[in-house]
Amino acid sequence: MPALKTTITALEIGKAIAKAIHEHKVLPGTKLGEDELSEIYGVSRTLVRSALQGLSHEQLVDIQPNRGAFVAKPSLSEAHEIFEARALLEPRTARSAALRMTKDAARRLQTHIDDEHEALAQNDIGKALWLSGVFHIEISRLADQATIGRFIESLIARSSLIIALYRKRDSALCEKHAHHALLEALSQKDGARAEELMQSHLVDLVSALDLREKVSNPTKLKDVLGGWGA
Amino acid sequence: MPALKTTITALEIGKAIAKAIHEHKVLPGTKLGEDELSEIYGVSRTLVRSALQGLSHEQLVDIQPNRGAFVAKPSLSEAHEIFEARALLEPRTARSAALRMTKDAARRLQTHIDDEHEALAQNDIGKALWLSGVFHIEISRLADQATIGRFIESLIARSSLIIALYRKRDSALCEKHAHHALLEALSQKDGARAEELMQSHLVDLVSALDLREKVSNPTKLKDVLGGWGA
DNA sequence: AATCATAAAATTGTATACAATCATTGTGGT
DNA sequence: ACCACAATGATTGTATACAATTTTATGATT
Repeated sequence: MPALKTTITALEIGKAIAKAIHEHKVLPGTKLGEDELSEIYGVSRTLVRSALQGLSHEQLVDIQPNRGAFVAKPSLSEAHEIFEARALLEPRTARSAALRMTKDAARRLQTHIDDEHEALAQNDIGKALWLSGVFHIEISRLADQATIGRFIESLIARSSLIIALYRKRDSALCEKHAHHALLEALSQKDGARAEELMQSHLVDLVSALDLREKVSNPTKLKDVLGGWGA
Repeated sequence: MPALKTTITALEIGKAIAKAIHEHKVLPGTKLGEDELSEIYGVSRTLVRSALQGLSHEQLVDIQPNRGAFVAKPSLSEAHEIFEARALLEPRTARSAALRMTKDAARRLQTHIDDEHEALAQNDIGKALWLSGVFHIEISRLADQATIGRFIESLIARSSLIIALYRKRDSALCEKHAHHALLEALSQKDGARAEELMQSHLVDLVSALDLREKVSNPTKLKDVLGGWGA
């Protein structure tokens, strides 16, 4: 058996936290205390802080001076921005990916989709969400454009926050066919179609969200909280 | 007079280093020693490391484990990627900016262009380069899309590394008129024209670069190095 | 003289210690 | 009962100390 690792890096801690966020195991607003995390990962606060700063750079966590790190809560306008950015980047990237598609890549994506279906079948929403994001990242990786790929990766991570905050009740998170259709187009090296499909897929994602301004009327707070002891 | 600051943050240190990189005061490959920097800024290595990690996240510096931080040296393929990404993001962003243009913004951009010309007149290439980048960033800021704006900002910073590494000899860094024409289009809220101009401006930038593969032929090394003692 | 092995110095990586700040609770006054 | 305010506890921010690694210097051997 392979020698088991004895050390953990700040980057790995960051990845672990990012995955937990992506899977909705920790929700937006959750405090990420340094002592707590250093306990969990068996390292000093130094590495934890390094990891948190990295996540803050990706805007996955919000570091408030002297107050600590919290899982970020993207505002409505940020949510709009993020999906606009995705709409700008991902369809083009899907097109490029189609042109570079290989048999091997097609097989990998297919098993990936199978995993997604299995996660959904087992009602493991978190895992399904994670896999769904990774699917998009894999496509961008195929396009062989690391720079844009990193942007997309960061946007997808933040998208999971938006889904946690703004998902419409009862909306399916993933129309089962979308990824399959995308794979189809990619496999056929049909760049134009892949671009179209990605675009409409993103539109579908947004349509599962409720991104209208909440006209929260603070004065009527009593109306909501009034009947507490009925 | 305003109370003068006594503290400096990691972020400020990072900004300072980033600016020096952007201005070509430190060239790609330069070692950024922690002790040296902590001496310069009068802080402990803790803050310096934090700053360097931030810059590493933006891929402005390359942190090699146990070896230290070096100003990044983007490869040719990275250089291509970065300008492809800019070509994807900036023209559209310029279009958006045009639609939101105000008199005030026009004035600010005009004075900015004046500053650029002055820097060039004084042969302060570094400052001119910096200002030229900031001009692009200002435009993206006008588009009121912080997310894409941050991407562009990061791309522009890295572009300065590419210019340092791959600029054609004798190539002007900035065609003086490009920014002026852009401002013209923006002021007239002519989105389509702003988009076009930005696109061609980026093409011009690339054309001032030598991004061909160096067909370095290791076997002929002697040919190059043979006549050393003539 | 060149090369390899080894030792010393310098530099980075991590943990810990201390300082500064914030949150909470408790107390006293109105 | 409510508010102001001070003391306490907990948490973050920064610096320093120590460990691990790399780099440089030194010297023996071929």
